[in-house]
Amino acid sequence: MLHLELEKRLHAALLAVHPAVSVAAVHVMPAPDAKFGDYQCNALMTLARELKTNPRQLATEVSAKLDVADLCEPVEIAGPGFLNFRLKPAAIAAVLAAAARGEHLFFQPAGTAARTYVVDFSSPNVAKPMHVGHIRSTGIGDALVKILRRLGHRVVTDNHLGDWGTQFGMLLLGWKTRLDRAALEADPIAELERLYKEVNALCDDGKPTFDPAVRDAAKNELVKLQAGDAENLGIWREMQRLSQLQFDSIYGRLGVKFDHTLGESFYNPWLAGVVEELTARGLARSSKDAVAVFADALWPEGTPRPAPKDNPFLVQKDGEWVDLPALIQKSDGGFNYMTTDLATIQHRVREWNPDEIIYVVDDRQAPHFRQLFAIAGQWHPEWTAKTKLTHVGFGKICGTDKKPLKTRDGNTPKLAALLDEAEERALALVTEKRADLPLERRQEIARVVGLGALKYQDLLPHRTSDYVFNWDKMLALTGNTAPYVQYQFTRAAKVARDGRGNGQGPVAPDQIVLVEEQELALAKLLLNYGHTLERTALDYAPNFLCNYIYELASAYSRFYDNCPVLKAEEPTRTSRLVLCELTAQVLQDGLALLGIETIDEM
RNA sequence: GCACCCGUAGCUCAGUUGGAUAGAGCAUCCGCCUUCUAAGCGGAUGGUCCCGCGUUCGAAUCGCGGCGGGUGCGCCA
Repeated sequence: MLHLELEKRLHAALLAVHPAVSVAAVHVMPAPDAKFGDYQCNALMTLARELKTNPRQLATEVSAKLDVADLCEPVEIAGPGFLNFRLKPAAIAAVLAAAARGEHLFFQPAGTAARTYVVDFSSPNVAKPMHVGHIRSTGIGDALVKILRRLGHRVVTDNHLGDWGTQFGMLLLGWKTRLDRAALEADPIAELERLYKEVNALCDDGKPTFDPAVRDAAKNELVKLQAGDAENLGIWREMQRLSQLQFDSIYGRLGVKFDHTLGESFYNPWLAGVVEELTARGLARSSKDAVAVFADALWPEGTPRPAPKDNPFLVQKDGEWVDLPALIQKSDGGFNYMTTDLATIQHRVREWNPDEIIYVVDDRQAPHFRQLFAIAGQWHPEWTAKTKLTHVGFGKICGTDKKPLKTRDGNTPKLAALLDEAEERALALVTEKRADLPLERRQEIARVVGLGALKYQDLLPHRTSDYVFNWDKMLALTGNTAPYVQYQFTRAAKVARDGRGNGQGPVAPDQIVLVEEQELALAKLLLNYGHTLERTALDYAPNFLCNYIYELASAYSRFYDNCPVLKAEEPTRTSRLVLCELTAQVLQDGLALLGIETIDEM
């Protein structure tokens, strides 16, 4: 929190020395090591190079103009030109007291700088089970949404369901010719999946089971659906209804909500218009009976165009750069996901006029998004001038063999089964540790801990890296895990609860006395909650928040071990009690932003 | 073949516009419960940041060239 105030004052001092300089890149951030102080600025060294001046001299001039005496010890110039800031305990105490009065929780809302975001995440397919992969898009997307909202931004969430396309030809054919009503009754999604797999095996010309008659029949069903055939539309709607039940159940368990669920089918009315417009503007043209966008149409001769290696519409084959066009209409007249995605951007811009649209989608689709964003930018430059388009990609979940996670029988694990197993395993652990609690209580703890562990494991590695799925590790009570952090929360919350009720009024700054190393370390970490949220949002990387929460939890644990709270004399008792209360609040808030619940007893 | 992502301790992973002596957890070893939950805490061991060259006050981070792994590359999304 104080880093923003220090940064503001540093900017003023810098401008006093060099009025023309740009201060945008000059940041004050937490120091990497306590021996360098609490905050540092290393931007003056970079700036000195641009100004062609001596970095230490610049630092000296700036620090002479810098007035931070109310917050810090005299600023220290270290090494080649670092500025090191050491907070005065009284300044820390004042921020803590304000937080204890409920004035803030160590972050500063965006206020007038608030932006509008559309976040597109989760996006499961109708008629298919949600599987382990969906936890990434859903968890990362939901965390980013919650963090952006906490920082005061406006966020529109939209679940872009896969509810249209080729697979429905096969599903309709399967429904009509081989549906098992009893199986559908028992487990609709499993039955739909079975139908799809069976028919798909007959339609795949690469498989020995290939039957061209079935393929044509499936295609015929698709054409009828797209033409508005009443029977097919009815079946399609029933499939949607059954799928939505599954989605509602899983999102309910995960605590995820959407403002809108506009699936691909929503955009059907605009697809033909998209192709017409792009063709009319010369951005798209016919090719092999299809309609596609080519590099030369997007960036005509004489206009600035990307180098071949940076051009998403070119690929090198046999030493030659050849076209890799983006298809927007198939040779059979149908449209595909590129067309839909373009219509979706159009709709979102018109409806919400956002500053940014974020797509939380598997990294493997990165080339698609590069093409999509390039087309959107050339189609309507005014859109991309206002609206930033961002693909937030992520890596895959692996088994211990480093290959994509599979069940014992070689299938992709289903999300619902994974959630069940997380709760079951957590229940076994809780029962082992807390046999004294009634079953119902243990089940509730197991739900919170199990789902928390699963989500936390998924958010802890940087989103772009693949990670190894490991039940034992995620549920471990030591190390950087949800159960550990949740446990530290219960300790902090318990002390805070037990310590209340002495008729304390609002806490005044001079009531907070920070002396012990563990008290100061904990307090300083609390101050950095806001900085962490800002960094997390900036990089779309929830793991920053995970690591902060873990640091805070372990700092609390050290404090708890060394600093008795309830038995301490005043003013130590109140000071420590405030630390417990605020730590509990930040841990709870931070975990909530990650979509993870807390519980009062474990 | 080309593009993108990745390569950090035995294992799993962090590492803030390039920033100070590269960190954590697990595992291994040694300690700490008459004290608010020991589901905890402290300490020790452990490194060619894949290799080489370059840029600079400073490189795990940026550039170039290799090596190794993953992913993608015209009518699926």
